[in-house]
Amino acid sequence: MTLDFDPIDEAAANWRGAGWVAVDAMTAATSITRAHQILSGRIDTALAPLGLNFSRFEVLALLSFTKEGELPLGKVGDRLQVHPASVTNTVNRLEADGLVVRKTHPTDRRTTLAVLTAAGRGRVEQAAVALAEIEFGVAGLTGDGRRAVDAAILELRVTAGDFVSPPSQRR
Amino acid sequence: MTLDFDPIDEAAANWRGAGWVAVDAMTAATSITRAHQILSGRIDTALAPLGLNFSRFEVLALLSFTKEGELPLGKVGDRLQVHPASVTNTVNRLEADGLVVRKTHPTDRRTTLAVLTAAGRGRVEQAAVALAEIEFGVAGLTGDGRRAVDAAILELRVTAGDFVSPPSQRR
DNA sequence: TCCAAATACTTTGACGTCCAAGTATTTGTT
DNA sequence: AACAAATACTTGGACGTCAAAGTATTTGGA
Repeated sequence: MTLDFDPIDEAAANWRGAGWVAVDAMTAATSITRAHQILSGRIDTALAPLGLNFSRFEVLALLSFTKEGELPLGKVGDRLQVHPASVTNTVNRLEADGLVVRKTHPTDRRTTLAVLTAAGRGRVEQAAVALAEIEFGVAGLTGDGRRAVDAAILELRVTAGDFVSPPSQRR
Repeated sequence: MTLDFDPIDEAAANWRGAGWVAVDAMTAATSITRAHQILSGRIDTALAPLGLNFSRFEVLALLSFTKEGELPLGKVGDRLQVHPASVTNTVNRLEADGLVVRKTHPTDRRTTLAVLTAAGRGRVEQAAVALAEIEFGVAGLTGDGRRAVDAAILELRVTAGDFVSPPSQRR
């Protein structure tokens, strides 16, 4: 399973050999893809004992930061930047597990609120601890590396139109 | 859809406010997750007119770099670091589209070779051009940013056991 | 030689994501 | 007041991924 060479390096050499262009872009894209694969695996493994995955955890965490522990499903999707159908699916699962409850918005009946239950609040605390223990899967990245990744990807997110105004300074 | 604040910055502030630790790890993990989402979307959009997605493209590209245009499915999985079942699935699709053909290994009948067809070779060239045009989705990342991402993620991949010996120097 | 273990791939099933279409409700105009 | 358009969420379908179990074949001893 473990190779004795860097597969991305190898790929870059092959691409150059074939005369293909944009090799540096290719390696960056491949690196990010592989990084996501690694993180996703580590994080899901850490959360599995709690019956969560990263998506479900993100929803719980987001709710836990609100005053009332509740948020319209649409807002959840906006903040987490996932498709409405995914929010529906994730909340279905959380609701089935008793970590969240759906409630109709008091003044806009189109809107559904996801409300954190007591069980959900407890679970998200446990999960936060579990994730901190594995450093969110980025063990292996130094502080410099993490900052470099954040800064570089910030450029990418801005060009993708994630948000408009310049972000506040990160220390 | 576009927010007027950086959702990752916002999340970091919330996490600190809740007294949760490993906030820098969380932001790095979230950045990588979001970056993957952006790249994946851009790349799949660029490849869709060619009937490909990134996985299928990667298989074709890998085959095109070999002398004979063929490789055992297991090797494909090792190089691209994907699950055997995913290789089966991807090759099924490529075969259905006539871009690849399965052939039994001449000396080991357990092994199946994926063989690039002439159509497959043509298609992968088109795809390489299409991807170069959109810079593999990393438009927005400067050269420095790309190098920073590569270098940082290299650390991560090493700790994940992707490969053992130190990689050759990237210039 | 024989046979258990390893290897290579496929199949099945559980999830997850997105898109497109459908339903319900509210908004904005005329 | 009436109604088209916008908004909010859900549903159904197409794909993709991984894990675990199943089938076929080869390997490596005893």
